[in-house]
Amino acid sequence: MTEQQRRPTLMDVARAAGVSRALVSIVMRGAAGASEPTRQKVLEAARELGYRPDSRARLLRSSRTKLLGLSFSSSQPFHAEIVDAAYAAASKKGYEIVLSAVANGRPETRAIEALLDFGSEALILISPTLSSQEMARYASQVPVVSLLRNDVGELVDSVSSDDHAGIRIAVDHLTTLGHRRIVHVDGGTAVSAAQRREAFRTEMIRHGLEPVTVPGGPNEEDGLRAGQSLTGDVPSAVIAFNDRAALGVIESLRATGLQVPRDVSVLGYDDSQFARLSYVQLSSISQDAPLLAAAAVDRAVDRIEGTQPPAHLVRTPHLVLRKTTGHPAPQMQP
Amino acid sequence: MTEQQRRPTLMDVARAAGVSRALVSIVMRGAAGASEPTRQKVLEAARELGYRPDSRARLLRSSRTKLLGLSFSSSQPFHAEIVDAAYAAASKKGYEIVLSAVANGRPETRAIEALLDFGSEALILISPTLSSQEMARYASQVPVVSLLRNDVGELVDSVSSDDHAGIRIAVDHLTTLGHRRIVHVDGGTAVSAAQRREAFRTEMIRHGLEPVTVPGGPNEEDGLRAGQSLTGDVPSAVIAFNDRAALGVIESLRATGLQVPRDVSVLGYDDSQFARLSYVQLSSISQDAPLLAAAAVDRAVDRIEGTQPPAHLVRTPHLVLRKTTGHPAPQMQP
DNA sequence: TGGAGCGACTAGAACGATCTAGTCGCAAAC
DNA sequence: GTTTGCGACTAGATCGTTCTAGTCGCTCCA
Repeated sequence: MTEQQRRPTLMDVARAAGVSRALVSIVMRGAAGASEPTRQKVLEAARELGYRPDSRARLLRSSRTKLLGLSFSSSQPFHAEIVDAAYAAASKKGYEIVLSAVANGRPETRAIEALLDFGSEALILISPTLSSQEMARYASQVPVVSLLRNDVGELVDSVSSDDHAGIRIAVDHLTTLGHRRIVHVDGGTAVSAAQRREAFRTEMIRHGLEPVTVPGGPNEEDGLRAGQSLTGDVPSAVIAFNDRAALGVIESLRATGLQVPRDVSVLGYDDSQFARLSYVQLSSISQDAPLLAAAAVDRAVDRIEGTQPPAHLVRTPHLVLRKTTGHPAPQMQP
Repeated sequence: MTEQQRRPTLMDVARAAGVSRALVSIVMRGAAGASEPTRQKVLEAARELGYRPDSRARLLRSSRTKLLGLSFSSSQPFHAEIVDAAYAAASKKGYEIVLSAVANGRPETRAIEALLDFGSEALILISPTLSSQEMARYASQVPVVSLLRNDVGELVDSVSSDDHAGIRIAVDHLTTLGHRRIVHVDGGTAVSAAQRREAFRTEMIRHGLEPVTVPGGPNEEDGLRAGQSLTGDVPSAVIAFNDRAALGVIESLRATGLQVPRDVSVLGYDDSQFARLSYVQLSSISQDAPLLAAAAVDRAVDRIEGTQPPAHLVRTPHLVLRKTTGHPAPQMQP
């Protein structure tokens, strides 16, 4: 086993190239102050030795780490999409992302402390569940950006999606198709559920329609149960809290012999991978993960590099039309 | 903005407690060599100042980092389950996990180098796509454990699931129920697909049955297509490459008016979150993510702390019985 | 009485980088 | 011919820890 070969340091490269450590440092981080010939010579020596700068030492010395800490929940597919996009956005800005998952038996505070220990210059927290006070405490150390949640107090940035606008788009879409009897299967106690429920009420009333809401939740089981509760008085369209609940609703309709969208239109929320499945083809309200991620990264970097105060950014979602919404079935009027 | 308050260091705590830096260091890492009264005094001072050790400095100085690097793919829900379990397993062993995602436009090598830069003492790679040579190169620097893939050469550890055994369990289960006409919807070019295909052939022949395989793939669309190709000659049971493909197969059967499991039994593979959904209730072969994760972490730690050579660990999967498999429908024999 | 042994504590050198404050030539300016 | 300025390069301090090699005071035992 040749495992114990110490990795080369600046000193080794310097010796090999016949210059000082400081000069190698200058070359390695592309700073000014080295002639082109020596620069090449140093680079060559570094390549030959397989030198890679030790980030710990580098970070220890320079106050800058160019690291953005990102906490996400390992059980949320939608978070994964954001992580994906955040990497791209960060590297475009010259930053690295360091991840920490909120998992079973690993609370959010633990994830955050790990990020701080690595020297993150800012934190991006996806759907944080901390109280505003706790977040403020972290915000006194580094800029904190809350993603997908905006009631986070004055000291924390937030990038979120306009729930009211999303529901408005949903209601407008369905009424334009001719639907009048629209039901909202809500998200129960989930984050954003209250906002969407309230928005639904407002928008339905605006259209002169009766806002009927049935209790639901954030996943398939909840949607299934909610759908079953509708069987006595089936509406012509359903707006679900999210895509997973929508799938449950569709399943329950199917079980009673109803077809989507022929008999009932169903609209999801999130435009997640589930919605895109070819056999589902769920029409959905998209929050656009890549856009949200990029916005959060931009905010974080701006806060790090600038002196601006925290801001609350709200993005407007949009409709992704697939195959679960259509004109209502012709039907007797009471 | 009170943002620029330097975080307290060992020195600050030492001054506050009236002792030397070294002693504070001893207390903070719980080492021997401090009396109980001073230990309390130091701890108190640290708590008061809100001291948190700077991991970069700590890691720089001590050769040990107690860090395990874990690379995963952000688009694979099954990987998320492993990440979850790995955190638990690592902290039980006194190690921390540092994550790096393989994402769109972020190749595996990039993810790995990030892990090394953070000072990972070992790498755990989930379903790595690197060549054996490339992995060997990394293995010369730190122990590398490949998870879910075992053809990785002599220098790399692997922890994988016994595909042959999994398929054997599947075939045995179905034949025991009385099925004779069993079809395998394979995984196409996906990792492990060839092994499972071959195992299916062997096992069916062992039972004196004809091994019929139809081309599939790793997700719903593939299953759907494969299912549609069966309509001329519907088997009594299907073993899908994985759960997502199984979902597609079920969908295609439904579309032709067939019921699961009354008319056709369908068995998935992975026992993923999809399989567990209440409206799916898919019987499946479980690879047991928590167990695999724990095994990988254990291997990594053993390699770091011991002098053992790399090993290839294989775990036997097991059947998780739900509601998509049952006795075959009574049927005319030709 | 004079070590030996031990527990509690400390000074100062690492670790591997960056940063500050230079030195050293050399050409242009006066 | 001295001064000035500038580009190229370097020595040494520094970041916040851990580690090594002590010192100091005390007890125990021959």
